Amino acid sequence: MKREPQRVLDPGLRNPSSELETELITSLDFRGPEEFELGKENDNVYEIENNAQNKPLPCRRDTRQDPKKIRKESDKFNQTPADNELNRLNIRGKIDATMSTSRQESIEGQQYGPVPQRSYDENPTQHFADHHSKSKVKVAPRSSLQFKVGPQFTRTFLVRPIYSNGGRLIIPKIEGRIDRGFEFLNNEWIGYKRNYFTLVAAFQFENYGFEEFTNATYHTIDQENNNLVIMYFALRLTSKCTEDGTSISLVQHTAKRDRGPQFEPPIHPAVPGSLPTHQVIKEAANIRNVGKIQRLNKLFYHNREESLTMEPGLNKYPDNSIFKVARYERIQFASSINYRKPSSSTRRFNLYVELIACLENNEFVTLAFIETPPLIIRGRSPSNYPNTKTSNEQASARNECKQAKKRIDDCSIYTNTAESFQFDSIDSVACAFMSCNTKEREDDQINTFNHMSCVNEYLNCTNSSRVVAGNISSGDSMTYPGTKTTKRGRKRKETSEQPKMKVKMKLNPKVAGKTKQIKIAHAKHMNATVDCDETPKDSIVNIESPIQNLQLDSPNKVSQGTTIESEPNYNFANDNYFVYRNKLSMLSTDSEDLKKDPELAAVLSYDAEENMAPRSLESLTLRHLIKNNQHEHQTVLKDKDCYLPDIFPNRHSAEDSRISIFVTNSENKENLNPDSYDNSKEGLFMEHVDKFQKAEQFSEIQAKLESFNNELFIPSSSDTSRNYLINVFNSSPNQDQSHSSIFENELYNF
DNA sequence: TGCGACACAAAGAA
DNA sequence: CTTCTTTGTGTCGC
Repeated sequence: MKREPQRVLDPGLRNPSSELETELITSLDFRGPEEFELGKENDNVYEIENNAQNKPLPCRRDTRQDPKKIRKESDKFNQTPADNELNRLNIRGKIDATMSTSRQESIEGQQYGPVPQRSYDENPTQHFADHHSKSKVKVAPRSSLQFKVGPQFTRTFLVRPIYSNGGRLIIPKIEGRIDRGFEFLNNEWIGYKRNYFTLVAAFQFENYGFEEFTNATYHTIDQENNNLVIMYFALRLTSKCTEDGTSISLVQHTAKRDRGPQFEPPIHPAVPGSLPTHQVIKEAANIRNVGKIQRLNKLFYHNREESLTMEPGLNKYPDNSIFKVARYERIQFASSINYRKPSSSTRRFNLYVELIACLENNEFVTLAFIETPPLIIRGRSPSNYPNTKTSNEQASARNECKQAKKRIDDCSIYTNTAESFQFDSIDSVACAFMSCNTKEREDDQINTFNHMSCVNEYLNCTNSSRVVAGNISSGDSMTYPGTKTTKRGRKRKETSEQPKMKVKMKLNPKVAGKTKQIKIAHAKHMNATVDCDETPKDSIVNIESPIQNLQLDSPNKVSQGTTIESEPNYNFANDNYFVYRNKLSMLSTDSEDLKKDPELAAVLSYDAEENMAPRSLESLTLRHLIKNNQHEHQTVLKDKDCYLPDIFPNRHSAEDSRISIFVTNSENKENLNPDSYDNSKEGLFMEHVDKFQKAEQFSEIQAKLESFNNELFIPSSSDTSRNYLINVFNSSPNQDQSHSSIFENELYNF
């Protein structure tokens, strides 16, 4: 199966450790046209196809052919019947000699245009071993098992004839393969709307070497038999609805996904080439090593320097890259597609790889195409994913939440075990503050603050309770309109409205008895190191970096990816301690203070040049605060459990950092005493207390908060911190277990 | 409801 | 081994 020419490697070379390397070495050894001779090498290709059809799998489309529809489809490809007749005969002799095509179909094809050959040849090789299970098995996102060969394309259908300048009829053959994103379940090819698929395509000309290709010019003809000069050939990926033939948009992402651009799969100007193996595509995904990329490019791109630019077959190609293989990675169906018909039956889609020609007027015309069998694209409905609740169960859970919330509102003492409930009143607290702050804020550069700090401050002021704090999800955190979207942050939806804020209480049953990753980002350049005791295996590691006290280091080098084993019923409420760490503050990066600090100014300048968001959270603020023992505005950390200074943007390691690590466990509660945290310098909130107290809702909210009888649980609502129940300590001194433990256990059972 | 946005976490790349 | 990247998919809220 493997396309592996017998070739002696340079004795200086080690044996290739992967098929990718083999292919790269092979590719380097090839010289010019030899690679494209339809001789030995490509015979192998045909051999593969012949083998592949020994066990054709059934396909619905086989039995549902509709000549009228097919005629219509062919019209769309600008079919000229006479051309097609001619070409089909050629193709049949050369390419499809071994394919099982009925004669009748062939005649129809000659008369009306190409009849898509619907006998999709399922390749009964190892690649398909995974496809025969009845239900989808969950595979890790980066697992190499995500790569699997998808449905086979049809043979090549000709739409227009191609002639060389010698008047010779050229027969193209398109190859395509789906390498990721589709599986064969219950006799159907299934893809997921949210997941990427990968497709590669290439074309060759029958009996036509690469040298011949480059030495010729080409033309096709229009309906009136006028010659149309072909400037260059290209490959294009498109999709249509199987049922009605409507065009379906595809989108391509970069590896950055949400943070990067989205675009339609581009048209790739291409010269003849052959398809790399599935294994090569698999191993070539996401490589970053420059040398590897360069070697790989030899597989995918035509090297112009190696051929004379004035060769007639090549000199009209555009200046940018010419592809030997069109590789489409990270393709998805547009999010707007309807995967159901109004009748609620499932729509199906076909993918097409078209060989197209760019004419002198810069228009593209389709010369030939290959097509997948009908594909089912599963939408985002949880029912399409294993281990998800049905909509009934979800509705029931929602109902449960509502009831829980009501019970909380009705009770002065908190006894519930709700999964999730909401404090509208705290919303109001935050909104009220927000409103005051927005009206009267003087510094437009202040763009973030944490409304939880309002709550904290309020509670601190009134002594009614102590909230260990929490943060709010980035989606809910305040970003004033006009805040720039930057490299560092995710794209933010533009809106003229103030985001609404909510504080949600949420217990995460997944936490109990599970492991958790600690994430520490950007740790560097701190002042002193103190080793803590070796971390026992069954203990909990908390990471603390109160502003004044970044001083401990772990011998275990905790870093992102460090996994903490918890006791079976342990809950991560102890991660409350993180909250103190999270109560770091930030400065407006335009503040005068910051500008006066040369070191920080340098970092800011770097960020500005790189169009990055001010790195206030990661480094500037903390550093500055430590240095000057002051700060202006509060914010929260998001997405990471711990941010520590990263003064310079180069790589760093935990060794460089001085991370405060506490080893504690559920009995070691004193470590979690909020009193151990000096928050006397937190925030400028106190300056705003007056405004805050003027807020309309204030007294109402105050009453509501007090009605909780100092047993207020306010968890963080950031997804990271959502896992941590935000507890009020000392509220239930006689309890063996913290409230959170009870919740956790009951939820887990639930 | 379906979708945009954000988040988590697990495996790959270096 | 550590650090950083990529990507399937869980989740919230509109």
